[in-house]
Amino acid sequence: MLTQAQSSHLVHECHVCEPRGGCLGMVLLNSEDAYQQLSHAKRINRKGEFVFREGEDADCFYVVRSGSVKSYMVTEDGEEQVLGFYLPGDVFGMDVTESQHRMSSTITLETTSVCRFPHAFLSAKSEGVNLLKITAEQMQRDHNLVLMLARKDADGRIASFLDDLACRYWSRGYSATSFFLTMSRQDIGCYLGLAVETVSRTLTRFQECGVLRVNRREVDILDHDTLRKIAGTRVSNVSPDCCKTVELKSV
Amino acid sequence: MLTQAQSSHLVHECHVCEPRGGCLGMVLLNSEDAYQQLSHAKRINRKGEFVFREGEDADCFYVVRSGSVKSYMVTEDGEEQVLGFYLPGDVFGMDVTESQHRMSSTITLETTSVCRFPHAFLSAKSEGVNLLKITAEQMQRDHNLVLMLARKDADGRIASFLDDLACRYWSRGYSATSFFLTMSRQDIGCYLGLAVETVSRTLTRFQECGVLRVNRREVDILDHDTLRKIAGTRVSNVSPDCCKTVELKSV
DNA sequence: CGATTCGTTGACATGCTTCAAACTTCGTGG
DNA sequence: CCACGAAGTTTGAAGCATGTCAACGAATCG
Repeated sequence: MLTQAQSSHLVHECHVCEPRGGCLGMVLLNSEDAYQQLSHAKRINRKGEFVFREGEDADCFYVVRSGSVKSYMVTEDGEEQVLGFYLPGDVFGMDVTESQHRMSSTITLETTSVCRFPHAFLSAKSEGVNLLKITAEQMQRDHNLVLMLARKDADGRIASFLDDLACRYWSRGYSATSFFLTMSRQDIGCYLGLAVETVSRTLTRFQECGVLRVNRREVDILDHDTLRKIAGTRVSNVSPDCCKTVELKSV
Repeated sequence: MLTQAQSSHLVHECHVCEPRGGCLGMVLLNSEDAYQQLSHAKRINRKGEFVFREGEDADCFYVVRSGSVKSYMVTEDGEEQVLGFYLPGDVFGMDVTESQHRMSSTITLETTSVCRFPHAFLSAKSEGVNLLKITAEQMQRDHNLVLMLARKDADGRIASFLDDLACRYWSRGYSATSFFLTMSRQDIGCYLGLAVETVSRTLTRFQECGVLRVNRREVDILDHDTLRKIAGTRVSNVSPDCCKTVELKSV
């Protein structure tokens, strides 16, 4: 298992966080003490395990160290609404109610290790500035999802979704053109407000158009330019220049 | 104008904030000094004026004192996406980018006065706990909107929208059964991801069913129970017991 | 190796958008 | 104060995208 390797070199373990603006542990925590405690707080989960459930007491938030998770809520009639997918380096578990309970559940999509950041460990200095930076990212995510759901058709949503994933993988040093989907079609549909069949059909159609190649959960983006055009409108700041290079590559 | 009356009694002016958990000025600011400065920071805007625009530098957030505002983003192709409506006591302007720029624009829907809360005035103590409480409300809002857009049809969205408004008016001491819409059909459609025509048609149909009476922007909810049923699933914590009394009234 | 979950494809129904037009309200300038 | 134009609202008709229902193939798991 990875546990052995991970517990040896603290600093090196944080390479996944660096592309996201430096290791959060170093940024948010002021004392070496706290950082030590933090390093012991990481957990490894197998696929399908809860990191936390809606309604539970919340005294921390998390960073994905490896693997991926999905955040979702369950409606009164048992329907699931996926709120987001989180990749290595992403912060999740920020959505806490006023009474410090979880607003949503988070479950692992594959074998995943996460880093716990107890609220109590936050240094006073970091709370104001940096906490806002983290919430900013979450709000931008939410706004982007709202924009997709309200204004885009199925093609636009799927294209946006894939483009977003590609950008996020790219920003972490992975390939932006070839990656695996860690979530099911069901999850994607739940996230984008589409039926599973629509997700499947749309992906097939994209493949027929030569925009991408898809086999089960394996995706290769062949024409990122066109994908972007289909995706249409993005929220201004959401994707900085991350995929501009990719765009140029395909020109 | 109201300016004269408003600048005289600081404490009494805050009655609009109290139903929302106490005047934010008293809660967030530690010094009397800061509170004095704050009181001078309120602004009155006429209908259709910007409180702030997307991309501007952000050094504060706001509370609606009277009137109402809408928050929205503009997509690359000029389309507008409304992100929320804010009533007296509501906090807005929390969605700030990492670089401290506005993520969205906010414009008044009627003659409106707002209270400025400069970030610099926040006391160190209040930043951690209370700031999170405020962001929690914002995130709950966002999640609820996502849920509506992803899972509900036009009827459900409109019903939810009206129910939400009714609850929020009720929590502020206004009638939950009779109120004015401060926003246009266009705005409602922009918010709920529906065409204006659909909004209009749905309202008309609700009236024909005897659920409500609507005349231009005047709304009377006749059968809140049925409205709730149509609205369907709500996010768990979003509406506490606020409208339970209303429910019972119509039983 | 069977059972179950996941993904794909087809046919059909329908809810919403789009386009078009009429009416009302409101603001502005004559 | 009235007239006019612009904006907001309502209603109808038609087209289409997406959901629903159903069936099948493929991969995964115990």
